[in-house]
Amino acid sequence: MTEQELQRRESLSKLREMGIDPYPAEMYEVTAFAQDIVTQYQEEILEDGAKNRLNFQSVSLAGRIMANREAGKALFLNLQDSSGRIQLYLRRDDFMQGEEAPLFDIAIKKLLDLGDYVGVKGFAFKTKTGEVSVHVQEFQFLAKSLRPLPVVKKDAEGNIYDAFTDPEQRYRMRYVDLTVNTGFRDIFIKRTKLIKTMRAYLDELGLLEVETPILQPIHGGAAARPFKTHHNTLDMTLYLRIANELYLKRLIVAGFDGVYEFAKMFRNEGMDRTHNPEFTALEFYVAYKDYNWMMDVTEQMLERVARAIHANGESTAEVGGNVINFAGPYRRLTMFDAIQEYTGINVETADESELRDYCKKEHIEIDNSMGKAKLIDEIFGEKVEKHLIQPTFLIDYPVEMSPLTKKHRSKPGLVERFELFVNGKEVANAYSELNDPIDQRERFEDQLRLAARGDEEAMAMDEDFIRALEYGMPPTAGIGFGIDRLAMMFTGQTSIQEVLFFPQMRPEVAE
RNA sequence: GAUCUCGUAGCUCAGUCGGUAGAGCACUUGACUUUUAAUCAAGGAGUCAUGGGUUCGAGUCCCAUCGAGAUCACCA
Repeated sequence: MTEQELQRRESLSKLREMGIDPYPAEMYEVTAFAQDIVTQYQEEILEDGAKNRLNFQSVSLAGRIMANREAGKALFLNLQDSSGRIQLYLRRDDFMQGEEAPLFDIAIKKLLDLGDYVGVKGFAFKTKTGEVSVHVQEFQFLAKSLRPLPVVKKDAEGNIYDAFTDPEQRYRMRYVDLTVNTGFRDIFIKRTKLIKTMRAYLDELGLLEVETPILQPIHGGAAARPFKTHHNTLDMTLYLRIANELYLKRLIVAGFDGVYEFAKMFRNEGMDRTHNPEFTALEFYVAYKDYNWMMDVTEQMLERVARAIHANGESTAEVGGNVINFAGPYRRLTMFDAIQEYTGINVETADESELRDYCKKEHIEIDNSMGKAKLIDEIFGEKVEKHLIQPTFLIDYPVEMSPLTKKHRSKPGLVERFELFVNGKEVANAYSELNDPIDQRERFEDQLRLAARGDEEAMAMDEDFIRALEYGMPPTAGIGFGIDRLAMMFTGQTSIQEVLFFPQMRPEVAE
């Protein structure tokens, strides 16, 4: 233990010796928040020069002590609660009556540490330097802090000193990060607002919020490697879901007109600043609709989210120097037109060898197993994706890449699918859902052939899902959003770790 | 997975050419009854990420390992 930790444990036992409980069980009544007092406190100067205080004359607040300035027999503390900070003013005279005398000199002045949770009662006033403060009349320990917090200081110009900046420590000890770097709380508040706004919108559309299994015997619905686990009683292998799509569609089969789920997904793949092993997706499916309808809905929903998140109701967000406008309508561009626009290649007429030559010329990595569809996907990823800054629907994909998507109503070889790109990154994936059970079985069989050739991410056959489709699924539009990536866009963050409270980390070396 | 950078006091960081470890804040003691990055005086605090190697001598040079960040690859 460090010197400071030992000192704090010493303070703790001294408090107990004085009969003060450092961790009282009783609830503490809070009647005011720091920020409200600071912004709403008012006083008037009377004719005789006296001050007439107009509000907050009897308040009770609670929080953490974040600064301590002793001034002789007075004491100035900064108290931080969920709303912000306020200065506390304590005078020994207020605590000197009779047997309470030691409380001030010993318990408060000596045994109070930065980071302690306390409750105070008193009245608001303005110090002679003009700071709204609380003159404390009653003081109580609520929870002793045994470890020193990083002390971040700010001067009058707003310059920050000794900020707690080490990303490793910030992510490992988010409780410390959010205590001393309170500005980061706003990211998470906005993240929640994003989800609540989407939920409200979907509820208005009349969709039903549902929950589907996280532990799945067959990992379907996406192309990704799963986490594998084992159920002891059933003695069977289960997978943490990589997607919930096939379950949500079973519910459309069941007769719900629309269902949605905010779902944690788990993918056993690399980690970087846009990938965490577990992440959140919103998926929703609506019967009797198609992907054109879904594009309209997406525009409306994202515009509403943008306006809800920004205090001024703006529909724009700034990410990495780009100002992105989420007000619809968004550009709708076919994948083939997009490639034509950014590379000059006519994918429709080009054959596989032409595409191969282009990739070699442009140093795009390919291998011999790739067919035309895969080559198109590679070219798109290398040459087009990064240009799609403003929200853009990329539509009509080759059928080979989309085993769960309905064939295009008029374009042979394509499917009715779109992905939404914002700031050069994919944030949503949607399609007119494949509801022809015979076609679906053939698509799964194609996937099995890919798996046999060594494609680790090919989908497995899901006989029960086929059975569900055989009973009949109405024409349906479905979509999945990457909530973490959306949260990044709406909060201007470039790392997924900044929008997750507890990003995955390698194990810490024991203290 | 590859490459590069980083890891020194609770926090933020210095540490020269290899010569037994420094600052500010925080902490301890004292002074000060309207201070506010409070101030003033004195003091304490370190397995220099871990393990090896070179050397008379390693925070510093070399190797390995662990952790983090960035870039790339992979992955919707």
